[in-house]
Amino acid sequence: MTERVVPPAERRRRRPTKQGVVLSEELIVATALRLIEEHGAEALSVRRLGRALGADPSSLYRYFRHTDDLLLAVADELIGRTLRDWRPTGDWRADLRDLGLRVHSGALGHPRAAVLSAYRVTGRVHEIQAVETILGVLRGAGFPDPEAVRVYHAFVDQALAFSALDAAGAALPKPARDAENAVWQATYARLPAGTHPNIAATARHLVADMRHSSYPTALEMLLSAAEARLFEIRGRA
Amino acid sequence: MTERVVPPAERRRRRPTKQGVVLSEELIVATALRLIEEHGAEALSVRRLGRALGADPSSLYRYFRHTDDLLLAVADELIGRTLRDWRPTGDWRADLRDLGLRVHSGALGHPRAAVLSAYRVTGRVHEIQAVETILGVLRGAGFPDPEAVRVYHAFVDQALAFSALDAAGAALPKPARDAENAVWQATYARLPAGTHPNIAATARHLVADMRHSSYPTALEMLLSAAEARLFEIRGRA
DNA sequence: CTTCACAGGTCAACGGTGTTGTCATAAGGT
DNA sequence: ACCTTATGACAACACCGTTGACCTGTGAAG
Repeated sequence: MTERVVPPAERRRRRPTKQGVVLSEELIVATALRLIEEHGAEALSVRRLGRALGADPSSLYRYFRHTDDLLLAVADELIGRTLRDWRPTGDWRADLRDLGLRVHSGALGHPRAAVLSAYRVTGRVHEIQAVETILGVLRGAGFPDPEAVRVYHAFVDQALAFSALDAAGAALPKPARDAENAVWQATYARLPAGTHPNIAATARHLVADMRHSSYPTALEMLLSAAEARLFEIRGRA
Repeated sequence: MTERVVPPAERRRRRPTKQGVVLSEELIVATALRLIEEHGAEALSVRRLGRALGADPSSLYRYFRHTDDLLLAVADELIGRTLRDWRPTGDWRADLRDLGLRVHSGALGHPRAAVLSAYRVTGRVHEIQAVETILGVLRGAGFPDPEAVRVYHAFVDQALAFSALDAAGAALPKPARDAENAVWQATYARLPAGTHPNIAATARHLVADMRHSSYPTALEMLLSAAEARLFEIRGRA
């Protein structure tokens, strides 16, 4: 085997598969995404994807060097869909809040694909655009470059990490999800004050609070800390 | 096949394998951990574990219903090891920092088990103890109950979410991990200032910063925000 | 002691996975 | 109409988790 993957720009021969489908990177990614949403992340395999496309599994290796490449393309498509129509307002804190919440709720909308892709650095167009945008917001706000990068990194990783965490929860089968919720009522809310004074004292708040994602709180805290740091920097200048 | 897994308490027959090894839940978990440590996360498969133990792979199904069960047992062992010798110092911020970093580095040491277990609420002893401890630290610091619960939730989820995120990165097969690192040098560091001014301006910092986990930064920011909130509350009192 | 139920180790098989080397063919430029 | 070659198809490899049937040694009961 020589070189198998041909860059999209040079693809011209549009030869259909035996079942009459004309393959393309876009079609493959879209089908993979559909497969994940409909049958779960574990339903995505080269062979199943080939079957869903009406093509031999090995054909996919003409478009992606290996499964990992394909997953990165899927992840990037997700980023693109999430940020497609976002525009900055000029208020850096509001902008970052909005971006973070968008990513988070986008992930909850496609939980299984989100879990799969939140971990990866794709280096593809949509991701690059997101990086450029966020760095622009921070530098525009007055963060010096090293600080802007540090805050960028924490902000992005926090958004991705919470997205994956909450998406994984949302992707659980319903009975399992109910069971997890019940643990707080059935186990924690019933611990005696003698052995577990702090849980007993806060049980009421725990039961109420643990139902929701803590991402909004964590995001707000990160933004507050960033703002405090910004004041500090301005004060020194 | 009737019921395959017998609860440990009822195990009495200590029949050695063909190669003379006497199996036990403890031995299997310990060997699995060793395998992960020595040959990387991807080296853990039922078949390889069987080989390492000197037993037929199918023997393991007498002790664990499936691979997930085994990994949870490994994870539980990990939690135990992580919190075994931790003691509070009385300085709430230092205590929370230490706890967060411990959980995080514990997860990095055993990425595959960590990824699996970070998402689940177990309601088991170790978890309950951790909840009680952290709430105690926060209430002792002077956070009123609702605030203590909110900060607790954000703190714990952040620790788990970043642990899962970074553990997933560490669990990638080596070539994929190298590829991710290379993206920052090969792609981001070479974008022209014309189209991507913010990336171009900070490329040097990006390449340096993205190699490391952002959890320490994010954790510190969360603690700073919590402390600021605490001052605010005290000032009002 | 001997007996004997059965826990638990083994074997073989099933259906799945990613990946690759080789081959066949139709598309597109000439 | 021809020729090149991109690209799809096929078959094979080495792995994976899991299961049902089988066999054997253990440990307790008589």
